Amino acid sequence: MTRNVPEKPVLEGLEKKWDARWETDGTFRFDRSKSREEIFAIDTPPPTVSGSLHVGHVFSYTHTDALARFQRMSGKEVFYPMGWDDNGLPTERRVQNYYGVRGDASLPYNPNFEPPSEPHEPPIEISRRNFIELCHNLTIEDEKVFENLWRTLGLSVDWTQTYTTIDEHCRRTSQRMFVRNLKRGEAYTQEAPVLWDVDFKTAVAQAELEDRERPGAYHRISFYKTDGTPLFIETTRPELICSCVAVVAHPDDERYQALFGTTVTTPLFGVEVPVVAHELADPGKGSGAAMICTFGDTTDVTWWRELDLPTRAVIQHNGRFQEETPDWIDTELGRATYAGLAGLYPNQAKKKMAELLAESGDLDGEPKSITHPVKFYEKGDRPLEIVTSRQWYLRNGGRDENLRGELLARGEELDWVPDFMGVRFKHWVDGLTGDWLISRQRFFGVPIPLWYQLDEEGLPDYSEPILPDEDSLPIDPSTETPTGYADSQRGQPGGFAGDPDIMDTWATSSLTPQIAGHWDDDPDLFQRVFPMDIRPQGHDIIRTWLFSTVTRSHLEFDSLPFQHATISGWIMDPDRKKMSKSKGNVVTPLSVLEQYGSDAVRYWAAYGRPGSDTIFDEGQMKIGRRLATKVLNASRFALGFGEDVAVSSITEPLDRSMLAGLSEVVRQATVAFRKFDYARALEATESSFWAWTDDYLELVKGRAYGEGAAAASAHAALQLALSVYLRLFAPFLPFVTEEVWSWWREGSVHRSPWPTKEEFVGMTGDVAVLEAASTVLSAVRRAKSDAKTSMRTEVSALTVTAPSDYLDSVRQAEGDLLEAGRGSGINYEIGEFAVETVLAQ
RNA sequence: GGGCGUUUAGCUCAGUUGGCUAGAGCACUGCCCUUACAAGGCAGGGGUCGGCGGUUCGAGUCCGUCAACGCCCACCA
Repeated sequence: MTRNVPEKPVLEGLEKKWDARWETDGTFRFDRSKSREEIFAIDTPPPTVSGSLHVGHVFSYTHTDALARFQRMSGKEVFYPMGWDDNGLPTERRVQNYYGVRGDASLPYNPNFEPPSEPHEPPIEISRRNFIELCHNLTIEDEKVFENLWRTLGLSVDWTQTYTTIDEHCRRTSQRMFVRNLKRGEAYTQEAPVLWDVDFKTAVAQAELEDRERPGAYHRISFYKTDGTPLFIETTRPELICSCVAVVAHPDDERYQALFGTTVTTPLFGVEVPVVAHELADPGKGSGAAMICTFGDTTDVTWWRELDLPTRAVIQHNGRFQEETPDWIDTELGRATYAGLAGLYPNQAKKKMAELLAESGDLDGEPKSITHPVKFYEKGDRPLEIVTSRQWYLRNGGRDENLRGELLARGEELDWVPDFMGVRFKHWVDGLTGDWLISRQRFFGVPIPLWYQLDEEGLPDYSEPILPDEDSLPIDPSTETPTGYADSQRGQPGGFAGDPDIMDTWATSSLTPQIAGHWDDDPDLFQRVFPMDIRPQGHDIIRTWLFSTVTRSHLEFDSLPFQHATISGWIMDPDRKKMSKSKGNVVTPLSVLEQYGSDAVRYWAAYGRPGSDTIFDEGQMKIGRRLATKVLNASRFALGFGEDVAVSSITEPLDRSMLAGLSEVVRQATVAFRKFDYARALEATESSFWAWTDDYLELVKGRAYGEGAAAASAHAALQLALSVYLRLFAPFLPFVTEEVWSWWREGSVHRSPWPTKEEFVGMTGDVAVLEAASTVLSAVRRAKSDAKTSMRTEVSALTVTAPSDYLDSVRQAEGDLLEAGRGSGINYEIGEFAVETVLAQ
């Protein structure tokens, strides 16, 4: 092929040029005719589209892309899909704020609804379906922006393999899998206390909790024994005294032995409650006796369940105390006290109760301020309450030791990169306290595909839900009618009701291998890509995405969903070290990509080791840009000598020495990539490349400009080395390598074979030659640098003193060395290593 | 309270089973327009490898312990 080397190559514009070209050529199109063994399948994380992508995304997706490109060049057909996670609360929140609307599952669908152009105040109440339509409209726009960013970054995704987690295919897959879980008894419904977010008005799962340190206060309060003497308990939640169902102490606690089996009376309400014993009561906390409420915290739930206590809940789903006085409060004082609490939020009721207790003399001393961890929904703003409600659960080992053991074994079976991330999985599974709560009282998600028969009084029968045909999925039970019923029977006694809930977003995300691999509608494709090769993801979602995916796959296929989990670290903002918060300019990925170029940003990202957190460092991007520029310039030199020369011309010892070293670099990079250690592969390649340009190119320059066999050897060696370097860099710097490749090669560098040692057979020599020549050259340069003179200064005498085999190495590169150093001859002396340079005046 | 990770030059980081005077880049200093490259090149200075104590002929590397930072988990009375 004729070489077409530009006079002044530049990096600008390469992203657009090559993205368009790769798209028209279908360079990264997945060839589904390949067998499972020939395929490398990636379970790409679907980014949440309602947020914005940040540099952390750029960071981790670059790692995966480098692995994908390596595998592709190594001969694998890479299955690299892209999904958009638009299902769930973040999108709902965005839509609520964007249009000023609220979803209400009880409202009918309005096909003529037009969203307001400005956020409406107060928010307009609309049906679930209308709300979902707005979610769709908004996310489509977000997805375009995301795809544009990924294309600019150069992800070698097959853009025909995309999905969104709310699309029909995902809903069908998710519902079908749920129905199968249900039929196998892995999903079940139960009315029980759940952690409840009072703002979002939904139940949340254990995996979505986080503890936050909050101020609180211990209130020391008197309860009354039958003889009228006080029994002190301490609580941070005095407002729940009205929900008290018992007082508990440790069974071995000497102080309370006589009280077990008796009753005490609550202050201000006069409700009689038993004194019970349980190991979880801590004799060291407070007075050693605690009140059990339904429900103040998760320990209350444990006590309530294990001690078979009654339920006396007052906090409603909206977070407020119920209006009517509960029937278990039957004293006049109690009714009066409750009237003061009705309709309040817990924090208001707490203040009120503290005042009342102080007035009545039931509060002993002042409340003691403390700071304690309180459970929050990770996306929520107020502490979670515990309310009783009917929910759907999926078995995940939290209540079944056998299943727990099986899932722990899956964690062992999985290859974790880096290794230590596996313990996070283990700890999470070990610490599960219940099954996976998958129903959410929200809107923009996959509906739970069930209906319930209504009895004569219109109450649903949850024991035998009406299941849809698998062929009819996806369905929305709030608008569709089950077989055998007329729509007019909806909500009528003797009729039916649709389940109003949706599934947890992870219930769908946990199926990404099934979704991307089209388990549901393309079994041929699925068997070619499943189980997938790698699952790249952050360590923060091991307990959610990774664990739930392993669980679903275990239940459905009795296998791992992927073989390797490649865990990426986080990007740390340098501002976190409070260096300069003043800047104020938020770093958006696109602006960084435009400023430094995608190759440069990828270079920075690729130095982040698997699993380790990395500081956002524009300095590294500058170096990446310099490297990309260097690739252009060095390539221009290497290709500046006319047509291709046969590699059999490589005869000069220096050239063969260089290739021997490069062969070793190829080996190191390949080994590193096979272990998913892209960073080490880049490091090996980069340091070799800089030495190549700094030393080899300088040494060979004079000879290359000449003619004859010695020049031909240089030309052939340069061209082989360049070909190898471009391919080694291709996973990291896809744009500049493709650009240079196009100057002199057909096809894409990204579909060319990964270099192997076979390419060097018969063309390598002794690595010591180039090493020795570089060392001597460096010494000559130092002499000129010390003399503060130009590198073009002639050397009048050069003496190299070294062991004899070292001198042999130098001799083999003598001609190149003299040209590069501007000398006329070398004196060789055997002895301790030294280079003596006499410069011409 | 339990666990995981990190701690190496001013900064960002390598250092793979313990083995030469501990490395890279940035920053810093000096020099050089050398026909691939001045948004460059060449050369140079700079570290008692978080502290303490062990094992060993030899420890940045192994063991113990402490500390700081980050993250995860934990029954919030």
